[in-house]
This record gives sequence, C-alpha cells and structure tokens, in this order.
Amino acid sequence: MYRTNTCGELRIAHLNREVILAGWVHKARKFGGMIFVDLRDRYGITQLVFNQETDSQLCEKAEKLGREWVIQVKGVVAERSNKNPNIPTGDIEITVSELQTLNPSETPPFTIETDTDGGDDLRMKYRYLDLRRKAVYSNLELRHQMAFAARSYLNQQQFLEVETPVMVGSTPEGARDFIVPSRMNPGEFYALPQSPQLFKQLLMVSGLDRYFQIVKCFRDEDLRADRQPEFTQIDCEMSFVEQEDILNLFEGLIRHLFKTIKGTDIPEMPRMTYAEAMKLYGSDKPDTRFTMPFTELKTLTGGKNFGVFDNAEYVGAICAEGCAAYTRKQMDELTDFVKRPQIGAGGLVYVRYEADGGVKSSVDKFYTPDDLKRWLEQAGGRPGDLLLILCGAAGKTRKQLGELRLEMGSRLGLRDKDRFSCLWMLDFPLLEFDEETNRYYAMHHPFTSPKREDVPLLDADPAAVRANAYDMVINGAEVGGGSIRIHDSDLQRKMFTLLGFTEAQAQAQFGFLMNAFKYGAPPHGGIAFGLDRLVSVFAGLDSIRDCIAFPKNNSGRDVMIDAPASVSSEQLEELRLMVRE
RNA sequence: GGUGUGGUAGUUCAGCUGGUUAGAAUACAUGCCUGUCACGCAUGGGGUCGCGGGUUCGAGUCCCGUCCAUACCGCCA
Repeated sequence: MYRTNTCGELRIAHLNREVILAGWVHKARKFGGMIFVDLRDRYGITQLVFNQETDSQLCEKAEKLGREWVIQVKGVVAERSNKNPNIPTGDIEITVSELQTLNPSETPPFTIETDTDGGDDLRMKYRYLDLRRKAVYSNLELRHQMAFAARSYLNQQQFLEVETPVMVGSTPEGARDFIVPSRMNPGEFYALPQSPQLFKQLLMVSGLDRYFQIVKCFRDEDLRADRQPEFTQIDCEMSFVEQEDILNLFEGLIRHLFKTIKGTDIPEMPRMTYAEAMKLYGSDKPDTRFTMPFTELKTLTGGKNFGVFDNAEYVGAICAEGCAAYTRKQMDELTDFVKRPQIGAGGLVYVRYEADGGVKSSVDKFYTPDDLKRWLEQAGGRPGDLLLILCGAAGKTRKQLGELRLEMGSRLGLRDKDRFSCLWMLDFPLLEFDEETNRYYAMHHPFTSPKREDVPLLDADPAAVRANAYDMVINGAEVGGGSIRIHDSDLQRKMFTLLGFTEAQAQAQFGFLMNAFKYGAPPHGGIAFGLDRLVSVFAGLDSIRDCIAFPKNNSGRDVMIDAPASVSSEQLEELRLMVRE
C-alpha cells in the first residue's frame, strides 16, 4: 500500500494514528539534529518530522532529500508544539519511523509555489511541473466542476450528449480551417471543425430534439490571451423552440453554474439590443459591472468654429465620476492611451467640472462655460466629475470611446473580479458588408434566421435585417452565442444567394444540409458557450491559458512537446505532398 | 501582415550620458544550528549579456538586421 491518507486530510482527530503518506518533498527545513519536511500532494501539505535523538540513521537519510523527490513515509500523527494556523493540517505533524525514496528529482527550474519565480515561457515548457502548483491545478478543478455541473443541468433538461466527427470537410465561410491530408484519398483533405454546427442541425432533423456536447473546436487564426487554436465549447441545439425558449433555458444553465460553483443566486439577466449597446458602450460585449454610458454631444458642439468637432461625424463623451482632480500627468496618460496605434484616436478633449462648480476644458477657447455646462448636464455630470470626449467617424470613434471607458473602469476600480454582471445581447444584424470583397457576410453564420418582421428587407436593405441571434456577455467577455436557424430551404437558398453563392456552390458546400431540410426539418436553434472563457471568467483570470491543461503559446506552438514540427519525407511521400522551400 | 514592450546567473531582475574583474535577490552546494513553517548564520560554485553584423581606442549599453517571447490591431461566421 502506498498510502493510507492524503497530505490534506489529517487533523488533530487522527492523533496517535499510524499512517502511510506519499507525495512530493515540497520543502525541507534542516536543522542540526532535526528536519522538517513539507510533504505535498494535490490535497494539501503535511509536515513530517525527523529527530536525530530518536532515530539518527533515519535523520541522515532525510538529510539527503531534495525538492520534488517522491517519497513514502510511515509514522504516527502527533500534535505540534508550534502550530501553523495557515494550513488546514497545521495542528499536526507526522513523527516518521520509516522513509522510502520512491523517486529522486532533479532540481526543478522554478519554485512550485503559488507565487512562483518562473516566467510564463519556462512554465509552459515544464507545464507538468507548473501543474503541480495549486494556483494552476485549482483552475483545472474549477473547470471540471463547471463541466460536470453543465452536464448535470443539461441531462436534467433531457439533453443527449452526442459525439460528432472531428475529421470533417472544409467550408469557405468563417474562420480559417485546420487541414488534415488524407492518405487514402491523395490530394484531398479533411478539416477540423470550427464547431459541430452542421452536425448538430442534422441531429435536429434526425429528431434528437435536445443535443449537447462538450467538444473541442479548431480555428486556424492568430491567438490572443482569450483565444486558442483549439478550444472547448458547450455546444447545444434544440428543436421546436423560439428565441425566448433558448434564452430562458440557458440563462438557467448559467444560473445553475453560479449556484453550484459560487453558491450565489444571480439576478435575472438584463437584455440589450446590439444597436443600443453600440450606441451606449461602443461594443457588442460591454462590461456592465459599471455603467459610464456614452453621451452624444454632436448637436451641442456645433457652430462655435471648433473645426475638429464641426467636421466630425460623431462627438461622444463618457463621464468619469470624481476625476475632475486628475493631474496633468494623468491626463497625458489618457491622451497617450487613446492615441496608441491600437486605439488610433486623434486626441482627447476633456471638461473638468470643478468641485466648486466651475468648469475648465481643453477647448475653453471655443466654448463658453455655459456651453460646457450644457454638455456636462447632458452627460449627467456633477461637480467633481471629468468629461472625456472623442470625435471622428461614428463607428470608429464609438469603438475608441469604448476602449477608453474600459480603461477608466479599470482605473476607478470598477471591474472587480469577484463581481459578476451577466447580459443577453440581442438583435444582431444578420449580415455585414465587406468593402474589400464587395459582398455581404453572415455576421453569425449562414444558417441564422432573420427576424420574421425583417424578412421583407432582405431584398431592399440587407444591412438593416436583424437576426434571431444572441450572445451572452459576462463582465465584458463574450462567453456564449447562438441563433435560431433557418429550417426552410427556400429561405436558406435566398440567404446563400445574398452571400454570393451560386446554386452549384451552395449545393457543393452545404448540399447535404439543404437536402436534409427537404425531409421535414423541425424549427430549431441553439447556442454554444466557450468553456475556457466561462471558466476564466469564474476564476477571475485575464487569460484562458491557465484554465487549459496544455495550452499553445502566442505563435500557436506547444513549447513542451515542440509542436508543430516537420514530418519525414516518407510521411510526405505517402500523402503525396511536397513542402515548398 | 502590423505596432508596442521585453530577452543579462538555474530563476526573477538591476546595470545611468559607452569606460576597472557584469551585480542583487532567490535557487543550488558545503558547514554550523533541536520547533521550523519565507527558518537563521557563514562560505562557495554558477554568465556565449538571444543571435549576426556595424560604429568606437573600448559595446550588456549606441546603430542595422534577425530570432524568440508577450500584449494588442488586422483576423477570429
């Protein structure tokens, strides 16, 4: 037997019990005639004691122990004379009578502590050591609990988990596909699925009624802190539902997760239309932990010979509460922030509403104090507040102002990781026009149904058509999204025409789906949650990498196993492939 | 594809306008230490300053190129 107990469970109640423990040497504190060893496993840390006076041979053996050696000890649970209130096992220690080294270890390249001295690069290279740190494996525990709770909820709601293929065909719409060559079909390729979208719709045609799958998806696009080339979705689809049914059922899922994981009851989720969100927050995933909405000032700023505002399509402001006393240095920082190439604003105009009721602004030359007060009034500003104004083309400026809003939210401490604010984002546009290719693209995907009342607009004004599509946003992160699908082949055909597909192209790419729809497709719709993002939001992490056991780095590499890598010429030959130099 | 930041001891970093033998902390090793839990004290080993080129009497430091990491923009239905 390797162990009778874990390193996290022994308490004062186990006093005098003989136990066997196994684990890693977390730290050894060596005195002349006495050695304390912290023995660690996933469950905790238990202190071992070796005493020269009691057993000098054993003590000599313990002298040799190094960090991360795997050992097994037999001993008796004893009460400590000096207790450590910082750990659950701090009242007891093991008086060791037998010590066995199961495996020695080289000195690890970084410390196995929550506050490790290792940089990200090194941690990824030795991820198996990194995962020994509680700060990391506790994220995996959280991930497990969340996936488990999601399965349990969906199971209760009559959903079936069905596996769909990972080797599928490439489709032109959407993200770039990962391509897998087929040896048996030279010159032909599988693609890894960006999502099981088509299969889950086919399962609805099959009458499975309620499907879900916790499933890996793949997209060959550049990475971000919140984007990995392979990621996990809680993918769901239901038949005979309207948008309202889906919103309710999956609001229930998130509510269930908050209840089981955090023990909290969240309020009913507010809903916001896409148009409203863009107007108020310049984003389709606003962080609603704080308000700070935009105020449009265009109508109040004209006719005073301030060309910058007069020539701008849009003048918008946010009101930063209590920031009137910002120093010159702080203002410069904000100006630099919005002028960074990634944001790209031309400049930043401010109006200070001084505590004494006076106003001061960077455009005092053009506007009277009364003018400025009207702006402040419009924005709901009060003495002590600071108005920050950007101007330019409407869409671009709203986006910039949205970034500034988030920055101010962070500076003002309004984005507390322990507070959660959920939101349904509704009424997305069905299509967006791409100037470069001069055609419409589906904003969600080509199977998303338009709102019934907007169908007549499909011909006249495609850009104005709203979709039965929805996203769930938590703390400014898009954690899920979906839509009611088109189940009518005529409407689907019309969509493909709008998207610039010929009949033949549509048939070649999606013929199997359109054929399936001829045989009695039920009305259906679904949603997919990004499990990685959901876990990282729950864990309060900025990056999804630390809730993934073995993530890729910024260049899509796994630095631990060194993938991707080249393959042998024999393998290429079998696949009838050549690599260009 | 682009912009910013970074690359110096096992690790995390400092190293000024170019100028002695490149430092600190930590880790590691050795010795001392019987109640530590960030133990303490002493001693010691440890460096291709990412790589290549250039400027200079002299480059970790300045310039050019390049590679790697990272955040973001483009991209991500």
